[in-house]
Amino acid sequence: MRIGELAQRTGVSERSLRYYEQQGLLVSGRTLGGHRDYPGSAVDRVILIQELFAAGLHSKKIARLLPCMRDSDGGPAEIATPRLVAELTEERERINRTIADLIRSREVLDEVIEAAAGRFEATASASATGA
Amino acid sequence: MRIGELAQRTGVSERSLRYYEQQGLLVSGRTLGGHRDYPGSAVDRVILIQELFAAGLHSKKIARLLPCMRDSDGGPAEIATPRLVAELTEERERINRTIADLIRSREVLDEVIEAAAGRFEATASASATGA
DNA sequence: CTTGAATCTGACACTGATGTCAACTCCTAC
DNA sequence: GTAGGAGTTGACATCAGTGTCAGATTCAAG
Repeated sequence: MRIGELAQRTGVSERSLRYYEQQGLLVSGRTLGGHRDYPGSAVDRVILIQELFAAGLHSKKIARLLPCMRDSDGGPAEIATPRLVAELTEERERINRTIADLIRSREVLDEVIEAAAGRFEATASASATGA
Repeated sequence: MRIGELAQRTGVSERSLRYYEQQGLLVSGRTLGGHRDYPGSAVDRVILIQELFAAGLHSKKIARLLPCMRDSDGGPAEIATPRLVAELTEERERINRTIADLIRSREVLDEVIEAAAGRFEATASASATGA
């Protein structure tokens, strides 16, 4: 498929897809005229990349991680080097800290939301009773 | 306390503390000479701000959120407006999505880490047996 | 006082993924 | 073939929090 279709199917902009390729995260064939041509597996790949970006990994680390994945492109998965494993373990800990932080922040939001909900309930109640 | 001590106790740079004040997230008294003077409660406040930043909230939203919290400065907590509640609910959903995404990404990392661990175990085992 | 550490303000740089625009080229349906 | 939509590269902008530097001022201790 071409870049427009991949963008549409993944929800990722064409700009970003070209950026991923530039960063070595995504490989594409080319037509005779130079247009990118992606295999169907690119959809999953792009979604995975987005997830890893959202998890706070930088492109360089993702570029080193992807070849070590099973179904990256059907080829044999490389084995992560000890250095990479150490970094990924660190990322893993960071992700754990981030999750814990997100849960705390969510509780903070819930407090404020529920306090307001209680107040509005009271207001609605007062209005309902004609007060 | 002064800014240096607050920075040390929170692990947040002085630069960031001044930025927080500029964004209306943090209030400080001033000495006669103009130096910032923080109450002890500023420590918790700064940590809270950092958590909310880490959760992906922007300073403007945090600035509107903070007055609605119970122990923000000991003063009475304001009630969040419906508009703010709607925004915070949206943030809450975003946080939930982010958590789900982080868990997925963590699983990806685990796969790669464990695959390598298995291989190294095999290698270590082979080494141990003198192979 | 004086001296050195701490703080002040203001300005500019950076990061890293993404948006956007320009000028050009390719592809496809007529 | 040709028109117009889609794709190409390259460059510059953006965001938002933070780093960093310069030059001036304040604080605290001798």
